[in-house]
Amino acid sequence: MRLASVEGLGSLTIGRLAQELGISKSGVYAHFGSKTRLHQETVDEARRIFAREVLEPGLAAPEGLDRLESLCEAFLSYVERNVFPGGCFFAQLLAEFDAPSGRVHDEVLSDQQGWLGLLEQLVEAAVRLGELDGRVDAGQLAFELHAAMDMANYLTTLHRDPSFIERGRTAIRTAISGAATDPGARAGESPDVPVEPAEG
Amino acid sequence: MRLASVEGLGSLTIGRLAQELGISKSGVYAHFGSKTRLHQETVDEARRIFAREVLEPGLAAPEGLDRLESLCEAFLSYVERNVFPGGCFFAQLLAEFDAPSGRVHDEVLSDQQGWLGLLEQLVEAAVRLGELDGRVDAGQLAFELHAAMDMANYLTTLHRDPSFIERGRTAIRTAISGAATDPGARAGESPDVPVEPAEG
DNA sequence: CAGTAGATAGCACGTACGTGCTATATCATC
DNA sequence: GATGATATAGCACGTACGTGCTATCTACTG
Repeated sequence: MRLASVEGLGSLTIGRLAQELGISKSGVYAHFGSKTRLHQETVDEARRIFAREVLEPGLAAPEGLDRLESLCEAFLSYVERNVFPGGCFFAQLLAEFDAPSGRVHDEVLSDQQGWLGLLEQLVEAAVRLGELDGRVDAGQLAFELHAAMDMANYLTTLHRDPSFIERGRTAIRTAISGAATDPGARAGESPDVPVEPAEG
Repeated sequence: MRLASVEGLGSLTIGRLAQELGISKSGVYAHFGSKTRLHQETVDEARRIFAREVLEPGLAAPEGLDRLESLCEAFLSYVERNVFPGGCFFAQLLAEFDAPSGRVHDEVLSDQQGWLGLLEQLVEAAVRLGELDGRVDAGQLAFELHAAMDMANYLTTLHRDPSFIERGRTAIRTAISGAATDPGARAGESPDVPVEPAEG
């Protein structure tokens, strides 16, 4: 997973893994039986880790705006804590398998839809609870939150500069507070205009 | 470029290209002399096309908010028009070469910084002209615009559904109008809460 | 028609890969 | 200490790749 998150599943070959581990190709091969299964099990394990590190803690918060913010923060924290050294494992996979072919592509695509759908659901729940304005387009807000998180992951891993995580946090706050009912009702919210404490 | 934008530079091999063209490997090889040069010239040509299709028309607008919006729209249009069949060529490259090694990585990284820096400059110009609130953090707004455009490109090419371009447009409008001075001064702006005309 | 530059083919070589096979270690359990 | 499972090594095969070489074919120029 570490190798794949940095260099992509394409670089996760039997030979490369053997070399990395200092054993023979046969030694690796015997454990998986095929390259496909190596990839499959790697992705499955990464999914388990994502569930443990992001979904579980993120969805533990009470329903509504809390849960939405909690999930976003859980994702950013997961990137910030370098759970995978190459940033979000699935962002890497998605970019690598965006061409429409193969089983990995299909799975990753449905994961992506699931993630975006989850965000949308949480937005809708917050709307139902009256914490977000009823006029908000849930799909649109989910898009914007996803964009902020993805770009934070992207730039952080690309430039090895965790300060982009903070950009993501700010963008999420701005997007949510722009859609909140009665701005200012919740304490500690940022104003409409994104003003940073201080640059750098 | 078409092949690389869809499947990545890694799939753009001498042999694959020869097969795609229906000629021998030697036939392709003689034109470039090495795989490295094939890649180099492919990226260079893509850069020229990006300049012609995005930068040139985008920066033609008068300085200030007009130019900022024009550049964002030029990018979305470039994705929408399928200038490259695999979406934005450089988004693909960036994802593929995010691991820190090699010449392509370095070039692509500096392209990325240039793009983000350009957006930031345009925001600052709009601030100077009084069209955006002086309290906006230019880097932050550039981040959010970039995020919206990138996600639009991403989801559009992944799901082959151009409706995500419209999500991007809306996100850009929201971000900019949230940072504008005297909201409503410019005609045709959307309100603070993102309300879509109708879903789907 | 002769000459020449450019494009392409064919062939050979070394490398890395996935995969199947057999042989040998290592180690827990009886 | 014998048994058996597990892990690993070694070897062979076919495929795809980049690269260098020579030969041929095409098309333009004189």
